[in-house]
Amino acid sequence: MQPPDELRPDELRPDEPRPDDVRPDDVRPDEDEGVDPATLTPDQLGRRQRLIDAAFELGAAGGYEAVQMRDVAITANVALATIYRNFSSKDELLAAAMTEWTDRLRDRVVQRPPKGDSPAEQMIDVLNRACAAMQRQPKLSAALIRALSSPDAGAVGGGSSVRRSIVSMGEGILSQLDQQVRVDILAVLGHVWYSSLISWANGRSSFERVNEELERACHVLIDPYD
Amino acid sequence: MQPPDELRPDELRPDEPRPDDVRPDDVRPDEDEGVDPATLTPDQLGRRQRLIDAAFELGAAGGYEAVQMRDVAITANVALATIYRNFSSKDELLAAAMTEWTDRLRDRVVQRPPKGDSPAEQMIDVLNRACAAMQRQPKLSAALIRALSSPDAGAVGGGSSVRRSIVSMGEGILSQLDQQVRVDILAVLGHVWYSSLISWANGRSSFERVNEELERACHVLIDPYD
DNA sequence: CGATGCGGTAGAACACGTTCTAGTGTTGGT
DNA sequence: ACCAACACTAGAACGTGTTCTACCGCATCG
Repeated sequence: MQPPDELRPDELRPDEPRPDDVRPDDVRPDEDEGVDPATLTPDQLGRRQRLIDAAFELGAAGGYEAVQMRDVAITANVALATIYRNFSSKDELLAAAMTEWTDRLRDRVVQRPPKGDSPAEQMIDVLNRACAAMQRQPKLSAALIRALSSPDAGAVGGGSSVRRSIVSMGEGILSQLDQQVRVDILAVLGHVWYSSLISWANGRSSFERVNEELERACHVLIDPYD
Repeated sequence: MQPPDELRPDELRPDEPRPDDVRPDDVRPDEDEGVDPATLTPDQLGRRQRLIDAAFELGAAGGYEAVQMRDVAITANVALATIYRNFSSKDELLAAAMTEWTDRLRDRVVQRPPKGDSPAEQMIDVLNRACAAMQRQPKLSAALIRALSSPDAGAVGGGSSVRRSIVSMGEGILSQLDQQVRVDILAVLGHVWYSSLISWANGRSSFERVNEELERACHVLIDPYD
């Protein structure tokens, strides 16, 4: 009943629980989620992590609708009501999973230097690699993205975490550009990324389509400034 | 029980039922919606329109969650199951409403010449006007946008209808640009528009924020080509 | 030690989108 | 005129996210 490691997203491992000091500064810590993770007993942290792991497991196997709260409870060996003590909704649970996933993904993507001759090409390379990682767990990725685009207040944290990841992936590549232009370009790219992925997660476009849209956006945005 | 006109979105009136020949060419007509509107009896067309009107009315008053299917049925004087004969889901019903709204809005926005000295300024003006129209019925707009971003297959038609509207609003303004660049810019703008509005509809950002994002995108996209 | 409160558990209950059942016109073909 | 098909209706039923009730164990405080 313990979430087996082979079901973890991609090759991401639950090694270091990651200290809580990486909290984004644009969300009030108290409203980010139902509970402040810093003040939990080890027992509670364990339950919380089991819940996120269960979400990964079920989402990877069957996508968003397979992440059913009753099943999450069973998989995590926890009562249904306990989920709602840790996460205010299904979407917040998935958003927490998304945050974990994104942080790891970004770390891995950033540490390898992007290939490509122009900034646009390098940016495309980085985004393609991120897309490729999602493509390896399509059902899970779709489920997480769907949660991110939910109206649920709890998903806000996940959204800004993703945004930060894009910015931090792009900042190195576009460092030669004017500060303001760089910020603007990355913001627009974030929108294209978000919009394309939502269309994909909702089954309205293919992954190639997502890549095309991102490529197009990188060229039309970056080339004239380069 | 008839949906009163003062509850219609903005100043849009249910005058001409609009011929069906405006169907987008990127959706298979038979999967667009449950029923082909061309082959309906007047009775059926009336019911269909009453349903859309009920969605407008309830959505304008209370947003997405206030558009409850049982209430739609009551408001439109129709049995619950009848809704599902016309629309495959709540989101498809709202998407149909969105299509109606968007088409009218686009017509009104396009017919007034945009003010502004540069293409970017003119584009911003057009988008601002569209935003302002939505702001006049915020709950309704949020409900419609939320339906558009739903995973429901039926909402696809609404999405492409909105995309077409943006393109047709922008094509005149950017006519001096290279064809390919214009297409790319409008596609990227469509993403920014979609992404920003979803964030707004989900309560994650204000309307000013939407305007800022669009403005930023217009400048960073259009100015270097102008 | 006993009280108190908190977080957990099992499971019923609830809300709302969706589907199903059964019955009732209405219509169009023969 | 009759029959078959079909759209509609009323209402029950179902699925899943969320909440509620009742209870239990355990730690902390007096």
